[in-house]
Amino acid sequence: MPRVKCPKCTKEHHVLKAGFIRGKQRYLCKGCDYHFTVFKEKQQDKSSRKRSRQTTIIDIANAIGIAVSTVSRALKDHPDISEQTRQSVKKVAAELNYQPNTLAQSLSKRETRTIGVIIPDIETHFFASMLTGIQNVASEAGYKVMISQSKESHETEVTNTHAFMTNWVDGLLICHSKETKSFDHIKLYMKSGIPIIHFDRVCEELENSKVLLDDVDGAFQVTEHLIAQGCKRIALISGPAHLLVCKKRLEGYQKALKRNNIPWDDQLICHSDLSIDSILQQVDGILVKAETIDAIFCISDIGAIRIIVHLKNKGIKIPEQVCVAGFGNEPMGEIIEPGLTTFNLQTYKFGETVAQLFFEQLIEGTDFIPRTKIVKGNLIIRKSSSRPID
Amino acid sequence: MPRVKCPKCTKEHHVLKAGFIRGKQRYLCKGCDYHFTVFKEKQQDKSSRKRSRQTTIIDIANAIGIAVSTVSRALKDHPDISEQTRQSVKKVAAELNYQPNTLAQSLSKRETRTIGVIIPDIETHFFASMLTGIQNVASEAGYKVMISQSKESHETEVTNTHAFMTNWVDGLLICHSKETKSFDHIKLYMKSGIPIIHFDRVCEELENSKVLLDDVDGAFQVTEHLIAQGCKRIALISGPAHLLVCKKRLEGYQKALKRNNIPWDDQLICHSDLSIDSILQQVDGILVKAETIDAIFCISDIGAIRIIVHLKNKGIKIPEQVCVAGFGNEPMGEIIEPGLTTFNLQTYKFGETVAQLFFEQLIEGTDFIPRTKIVKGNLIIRKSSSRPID
DNA sequence: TTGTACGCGTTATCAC
DNA sequence: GTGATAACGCGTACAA
Repeated sequence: MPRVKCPKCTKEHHVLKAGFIRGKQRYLCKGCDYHFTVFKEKQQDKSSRKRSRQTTIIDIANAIGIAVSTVSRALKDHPDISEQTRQSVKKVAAELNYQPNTLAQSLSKRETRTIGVIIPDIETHFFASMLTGIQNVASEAGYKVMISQSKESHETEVTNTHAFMTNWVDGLLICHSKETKSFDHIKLYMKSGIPIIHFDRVCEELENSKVLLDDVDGAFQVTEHLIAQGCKRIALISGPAHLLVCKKRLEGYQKALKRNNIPWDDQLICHSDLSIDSILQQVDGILVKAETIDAIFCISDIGAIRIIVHLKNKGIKIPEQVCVAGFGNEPMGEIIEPGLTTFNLQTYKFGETVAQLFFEQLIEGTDFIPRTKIVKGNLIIRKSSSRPID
Repeated sequence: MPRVKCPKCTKEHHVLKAGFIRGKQRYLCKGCDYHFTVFKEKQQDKSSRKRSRQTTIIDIANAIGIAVSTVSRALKDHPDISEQTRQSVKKVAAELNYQPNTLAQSLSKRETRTIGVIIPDIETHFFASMLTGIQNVASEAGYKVMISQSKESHETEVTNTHAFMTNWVDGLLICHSKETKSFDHIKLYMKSGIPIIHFDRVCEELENSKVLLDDVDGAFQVTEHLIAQGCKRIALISGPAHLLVCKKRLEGYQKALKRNNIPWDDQLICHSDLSIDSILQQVDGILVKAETIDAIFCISDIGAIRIIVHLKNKGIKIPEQVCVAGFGNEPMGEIIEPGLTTFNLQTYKFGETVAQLFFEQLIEGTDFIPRTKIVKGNLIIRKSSSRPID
């Protein structure tokens, strides 16, 4: 009961709320049947910048003259509520253009139905595309997706992680920045009870669920294909050595060499920082160091594409002199000439898988078992590695 | 005062809250100096799926033995609080790993410090890139960004708009889907008091703030350049006629023709739906209808790039037989051969401008004056339109 | 300087 | 079936 005294009979225990008038609470004294509003002016102008008042379930309740709890139940089709009240509540709700307040719902239910996604860079087609997969699965389940990009900075990754957690996301899907070597920011929230899924660039030491690309097999297939074209000295342009992805792709490369009895040469392995400059620098280096190379396998399509341009500018013929292959099937690879041989990653499906794994863990509850999924890909052979049959 | 009776003296008005014991509220009866907790067991297991309990300011208050309001003020460096309490509060907060609950803050302050962005497609480089601009400006101001893509569907655009509003975003930045012709979903929220900024594909009938690309001048520059190369029959591959962007670019095209006294030919104007298939279909159509064309100006880079590939497959020489130009400076245009002449849009700056306009309106409050900003671009000339000097 | 009490909008748990 | 009311976590006007 509101702490309001009736200005007529001055009694407090007879006063009832009775709707809103011009944004102010209107009261009714049961004892003397006297309608009034509170007189004290709350400064309304100060909140002019803020959102104008939305209609709430309280408004609906007051309008009809029933309790808020009834309104709440009626709106969500609770079986206890009679058909009649349900109808009238919904009618009034529509009339007043009622929009439920998600914030209040989240606070009360202790869940936001929001999942946070952290990716290194949204401008990379791979991430943009997989986001679509995530969003589709999420929105089908009635979940929203918040996206943030670390721009490959460990610091922003950490900041974003905290931001998501203070915003009570119901789950975190993360692909670490290439700088990231410490995982304290993840460990901190491991016991928060929400599912944390790593994808692509994962962390080995953490016992979380993971979704991985088919890195080993992909690199294996690409290398095998290059060997099949007659290449024997295949340079590998990789990324930072500490990244698991790089290790895996190196592993696939190595596996293919072994299987085909091609001798291993340390000189052929280059570690870039995945930036274009660094990649081209490595290429130039290898052209000097080991000029007899007959193929370049770059761990990223974007790199491979720039390598093609670079080699063409140098007058090196592709694929006659040097075959080039990438990884990831970026759309550009289809446009460039010669077309880039690459490994297609099914980005959309990858995103879907990540989201699905999240929901699986959500259903299993706090005691889910972390597991790893791998999304298969397929080799795409284009001209950059298709040597004319002798 | 809690509605709890002391189990000893059975009086209600002497009971005070006195800290937490194992997650339960502990009470103290002032009258008989008797400590107790409420006995009824709340089932704790049911919420196992939900987020585990975070430490709140109440916990801090109880730990130190001060009021929550003091804690609240101490944490946000309110000048009223003594240095000593401030210190101890912050110390305990750190010890308990306190994270403020953004939800509760938002609910209480009636602002979420979140801005919603709706774009047609995140996989388009233009949008991905401008998002970075938006996010940088936003995060600098302490705002989060929520992104959703309509995937060019009017229906999802409407759904997403509602979702953002029920989530109480503090602002809405929107680029409409190409399907969108009705703007009721925007009008509905025009009086909600939050700034709504349109960008790129805007709506003429709405009196909102807008950020536009330099469409007229851009198309003018491109067309002028083509004319300078000696082209006289320039085909324009445009998008849906109802889109303002298309109208504007057509206007620029027209302006350039007029200035150079080149006769207008309706046959040269094609409206696609901006999909690749539709664009190439229009190109084929025009090659038949008006085979004498000497240039193609496609309103989108992605289209122009596919046109280049298409023409090359047909054995048409670029730029000798037909010059090609695009609009937008997508990264691919630099890679393709011949390099694509295009109009650079400064996507990053564009995003920044959109976000800045939002903040300007936020500061101005409810009675801001809608205004329009235009972000300039610049012509980039590449081989696809560089005819050898006769 | 610090504490009390209420509002924010909704859900859940009682009691009737 | 429906109503009253306590959470949910935080901010704050007002009281002390």
